[in-house]
Amino acid sequence: MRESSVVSIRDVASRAGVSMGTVSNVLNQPDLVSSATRARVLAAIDELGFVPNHAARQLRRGRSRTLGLVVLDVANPFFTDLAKGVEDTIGTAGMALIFCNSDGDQTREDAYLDLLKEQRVQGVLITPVDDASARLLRLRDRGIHVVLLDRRSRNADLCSVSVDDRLGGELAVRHLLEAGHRRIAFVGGPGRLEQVRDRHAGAVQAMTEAGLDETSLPWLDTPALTVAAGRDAAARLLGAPRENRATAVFCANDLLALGVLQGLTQQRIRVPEDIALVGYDDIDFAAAAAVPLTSVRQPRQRLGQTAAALLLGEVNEPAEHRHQQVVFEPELVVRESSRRPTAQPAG
Amino acid sequence: MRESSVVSIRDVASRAGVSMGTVSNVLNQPDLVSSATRARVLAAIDELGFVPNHAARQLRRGRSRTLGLVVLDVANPFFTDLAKGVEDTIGTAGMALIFCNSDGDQTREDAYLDLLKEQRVQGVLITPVDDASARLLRLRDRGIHVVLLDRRSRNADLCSVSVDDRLGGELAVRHLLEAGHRRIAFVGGPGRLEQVRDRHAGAVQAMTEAGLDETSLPWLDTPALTVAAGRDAAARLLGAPRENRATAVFCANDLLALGVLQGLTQQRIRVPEDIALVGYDDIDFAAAAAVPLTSVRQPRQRLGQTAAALLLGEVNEPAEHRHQQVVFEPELVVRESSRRPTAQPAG
DNA sequence: GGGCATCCTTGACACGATTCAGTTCTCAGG
DNA sequence: CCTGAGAACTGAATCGTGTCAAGGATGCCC
Repeated sequence: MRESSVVSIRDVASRAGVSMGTVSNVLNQPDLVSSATRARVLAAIDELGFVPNHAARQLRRGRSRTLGLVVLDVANPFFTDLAKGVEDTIGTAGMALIFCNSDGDQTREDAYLDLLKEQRVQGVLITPVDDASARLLRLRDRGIHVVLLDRRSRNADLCSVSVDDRLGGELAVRHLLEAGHRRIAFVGGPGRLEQVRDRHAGAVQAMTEAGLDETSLPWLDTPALTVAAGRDAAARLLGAPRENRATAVFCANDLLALGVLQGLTQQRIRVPEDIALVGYDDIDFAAAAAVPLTSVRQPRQRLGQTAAALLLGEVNEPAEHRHQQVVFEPELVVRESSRRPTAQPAG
Repeated sequence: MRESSVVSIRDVASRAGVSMGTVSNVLNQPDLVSSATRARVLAAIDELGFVPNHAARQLRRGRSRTLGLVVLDVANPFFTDLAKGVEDTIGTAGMALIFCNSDGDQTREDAYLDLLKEQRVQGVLITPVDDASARLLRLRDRGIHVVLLDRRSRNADLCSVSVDDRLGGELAVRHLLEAGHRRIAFVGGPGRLEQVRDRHAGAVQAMTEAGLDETSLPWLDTPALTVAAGRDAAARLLGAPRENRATAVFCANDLLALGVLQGLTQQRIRVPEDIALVGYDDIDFAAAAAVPLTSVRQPRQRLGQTAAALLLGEVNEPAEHRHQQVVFEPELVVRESSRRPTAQPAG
């Protein structure tokens, strides 16, 4: 009984002895159809193995029941946790999700945005590679709603859900300062990522408050926020003459911090005795690291859920929707990697 | 100049002073159009900000340029690495990918497969929750090509790309046996996952070869392959009377192993001195763990690339395609977590 | 039995792109 | 000047579904 791949609403209609319109009603407005007819149609659908053609449906309706999610890095647990939050909220609302990974690459981001445009998705959740607000507003002009994810919108016209990255940077560095460190390396990049710039700005702020200037906070730039980039940064860190060397490192995310930790350990530098280490995101692996990692925690799943809820609201009732910029507060989680600091003369 | 959201091929045609057919040709068979006309049409497309409607195109063509990928757990780095391999291969072939996360849940898997059917994707890469071959063959009857991922097909009719999980289990346990362990706990589940059963079977095999029976390999069942489930398993492990306690633990994946490691450490059990630990997958975080984890390495990215290449072949030239079951070999990576074993009397 | 309201069902058109048979144009060759 | 071939373009039919005005059936009431 293997049905051919071309079972359309027409076949169902003729099998059930009704018109195509009635079949369509059974699918979309069952209340309009008598229960007897409905049962007959459903039986026919079952027997023929009919599956509605999404393309035709979408073409007719003019819109799809699909949303897009574009993240910076699928391999970063921060984003997969965030994606889970999104998926849960979207799924229960009966919408489908197209999950895209820009990998921090502008070209790929553009390609995926084009794909989403062609698919006529109703909305997009995105952590853009750089300040893409112009491009995103253009998406909106096409009727595609946009919510920024893990990125604060400067534009009051755009919903966004983010965590206060400046504050996060402040918390991290203030903690290291209190532990007596006076020379702290910032490891992060690329600089085009707003998260990186904001966390750095917060770090600078904390230094300034402590009466130190930026020369006490050297920035080790990385090409990506990955474990490999962290290992590399550790090597560069150790390349500096010992007397200039920072006694603590603040990393723009946990993957970098884990990489730095590996690099340091390999060179027999002890953490935290020789160099203290603070990461960012508090991914699950941070607590399980060789030296449990002090990190700045963000409400990952909640971030995703909130953003998805905002997007659903905007999609479903655009008229009543008021754009808002939700900002969560980060929280410092202190663990082994920054305890028992090296005592050092100030200045 | 904000274009309304309804720019169709018709608008482009009238702006460029040609027929709709010509615009279509510019998009799909540029060679059929004179270069002057082509330039005019492209200019019109640009000015109007026209983006082809994927739904209409697909409806007419009968097929989409889209593939689906269904994995067991996005939060597991093994699967995101695998996804990266898939994405690279698919992307360079100019196809789009819909990335789905079944989360080990049959219902969600079904929902996503329905979604992919409605989208009329050309093919699906899937790590099924259980033995879904019947359902998958039905997909194929609809003209949707299927390749199994990280799962060997028993059905010669289905392509699959996998790693020899039995062998992996053997390697892991044989290593522990050589180190002198005689009572080894297997932590893994749910049992419906073939990966879990195969790794267990390999473990049993190694025990048998060593003249031990299955009572020396107690199975601690877990509801999922996650860090949290691992922590929980550690608690149960320690609940057993000390004289019955296993001296080594083999986990069905690294997330579990990291969880077990956390649980043991919290109870002041030393790894590997008190209990040795071996994981599976060799995710990046395994090497960076509190105690660097011995693990069974799988060629993750290559797995994804190979599977994607097979699927592309099947999609593009179904006639010439011969189904094949590719099986990679796993490799044991020994690290701290299983070194310097507890010396124990055999038996 | 006629009038009327209610409830179901029908059938034709529309969505936007592709396809292909057919038309127009150009130009070389006789 | 005519013919034929080939290139370039046109226009209408088509894919599978949703929508909606209109039609049919049924039951109720006077």
